[in-house]
Amino acid sequence: MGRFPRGRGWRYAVHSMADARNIRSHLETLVTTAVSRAVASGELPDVAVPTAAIERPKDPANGDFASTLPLRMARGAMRPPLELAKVIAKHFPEDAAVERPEVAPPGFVNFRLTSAFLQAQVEQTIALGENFADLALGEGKKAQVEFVSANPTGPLHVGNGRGAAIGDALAAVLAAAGYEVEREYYVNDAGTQTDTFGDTLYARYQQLAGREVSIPADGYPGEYMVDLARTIRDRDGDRYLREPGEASPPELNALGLELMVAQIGETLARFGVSYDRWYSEKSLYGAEGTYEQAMEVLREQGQLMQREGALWFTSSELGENKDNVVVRSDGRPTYYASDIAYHYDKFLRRGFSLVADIWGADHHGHVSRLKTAVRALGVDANALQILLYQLVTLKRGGEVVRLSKRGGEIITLDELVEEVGADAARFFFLMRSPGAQMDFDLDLAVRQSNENPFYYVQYAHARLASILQRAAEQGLTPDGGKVGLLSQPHELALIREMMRLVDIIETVATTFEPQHLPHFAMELATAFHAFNDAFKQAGDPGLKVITGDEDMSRARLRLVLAAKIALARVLGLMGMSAPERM
RNA sequence: GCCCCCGUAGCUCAGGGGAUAGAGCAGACGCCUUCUAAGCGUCUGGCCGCAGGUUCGAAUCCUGCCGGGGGCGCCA
Repeated sequence: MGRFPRGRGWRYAVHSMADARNIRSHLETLVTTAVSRAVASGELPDVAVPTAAIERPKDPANGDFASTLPLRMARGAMRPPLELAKVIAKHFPEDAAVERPEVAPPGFVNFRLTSAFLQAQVEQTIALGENFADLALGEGKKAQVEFVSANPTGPLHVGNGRGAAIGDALAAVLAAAGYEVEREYYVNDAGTQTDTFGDTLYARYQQLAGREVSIPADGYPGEYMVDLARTIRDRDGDRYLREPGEASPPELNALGLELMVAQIGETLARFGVSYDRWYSEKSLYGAEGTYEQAMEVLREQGQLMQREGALWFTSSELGENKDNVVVRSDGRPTYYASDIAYHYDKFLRRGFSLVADIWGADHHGHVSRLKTAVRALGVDANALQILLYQLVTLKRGGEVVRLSKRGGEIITLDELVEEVGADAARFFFLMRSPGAQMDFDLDLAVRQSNENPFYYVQYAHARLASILQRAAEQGLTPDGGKVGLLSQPHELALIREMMRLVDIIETVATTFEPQHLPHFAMELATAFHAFNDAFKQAGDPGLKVITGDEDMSRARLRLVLAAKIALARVLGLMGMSAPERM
């Protein structure tokens, strides 16, 4: 640890030992070293020591990082925590990245990063470019994020947008964390709701042909079904018409689903989401025999049982509160059976080591069942992460609008994107933790669009771009800027903020809490705006980014470039654009 | 009846064992001869739903209660 004498080769020391990606573990090592040195010197009793417990103080006055180790080990060591903190600080090794620690009551050891370390992060950021803040957490393992997967029985509504924003951001973060990620949409093109959809479509189709029929009682009353029927009739005429009273033709059903899935795909594309694969539920029952193989595994486990004319998965033997039907008495498999087969395919066929299913909270009752089934297939329970998001309560003019495909009124995702824009909608969805119910007042969102926080973040990016643009017009570029010149408090504060993205990515990738992204984005934007306006406040033209001092200008342009990279990265992870000008 | 989520500033929400509880919007007052004022600064605003408990330390963990939402189908 103190192997590198001060004043010699700090660059080598910093680069070889610590950067933004491993500074925490670096600090842990230093604290552990300090403790063992103190024990060796007899100043600390040789007792069991908890982990170094490196935290980030809320108040920057308490440093960049802090250890609460003294508070945690006080009881075991039978010494006051403040005293332990002083001893640990005393034996803390010299290090290029960290200043001498400070001790604060009741027993914190506070660490401040050196200017040299912070300055080096600017170079690091520029060197990494669009890979800035990438982690190796996933070790290149295959991960899948399956999200939205709404029944193709109608257009996507606002609630689906929440799932889309969350799933897409999570996929991006997992990719940044080192997983090989695939985005997937599970198309429910089999099952009873699909049949009802077909019956509704055929009823509308017949109505257009002048027949007096009504849609099924449990059918889909939305106007879009009339539009869909009309589209098909305009294209193919009456060719799907059968004798009055006959059942709806399967070809019409299939065509309707195909068109609906295509429409959903276009909606999501407008929202900025694209999938690697659209997976057909029906294909589970095709030539590949996925369904049969999955059931065979359960049968081998002795977990299938014929009873009351149906086939049951004996999940109660595996800790569930009841058994569940996989094949109905009429011979048709349930949705549950499909999902078991689907996850058999995800894990055992395609070999994903991490699968994240993003579901609306109305699927809550299905979570435990599916996890149990997946475990019965021989898959590690932790490999399947099911993230539930609470449904969106939509308001228009303060009045609650119910979101239901079967009810009359729905607000579509297309309408939302048209009214408030994809970037704003995504930011809004991501800001809330998935588990929290959220109100979305459309009128308010539109009216306040110029004051929405996402503009604040994008505006920061545009200002950064603008500074680089202005400098370039004067022949000034970041090239050759010496980051060692960056020493103003607001310059270093900006670097400190940029560094946090590594923490954010790790947190989101391990806790599946995407709301940290927009919150961090706002804080980074704040750090930049404060940096930028500090020059104005000071009233000193020498403090601007672009000044008469060319060396200083180039150094600050390097910081501006790095900050732009960091901001663009977090905007990208959220699936938002990073405009060069606004 | 049982299970899950939520209750934090006027509003919408972060924080989910550590230091004086935060942001945006709303409200008050300042700041453009200046690389974008879609910005910055200062101020106002809180029994962190209630009551117990665990802990050196609880908005955070546990128990109970109150309030809001969701789930518990041979629907998906």
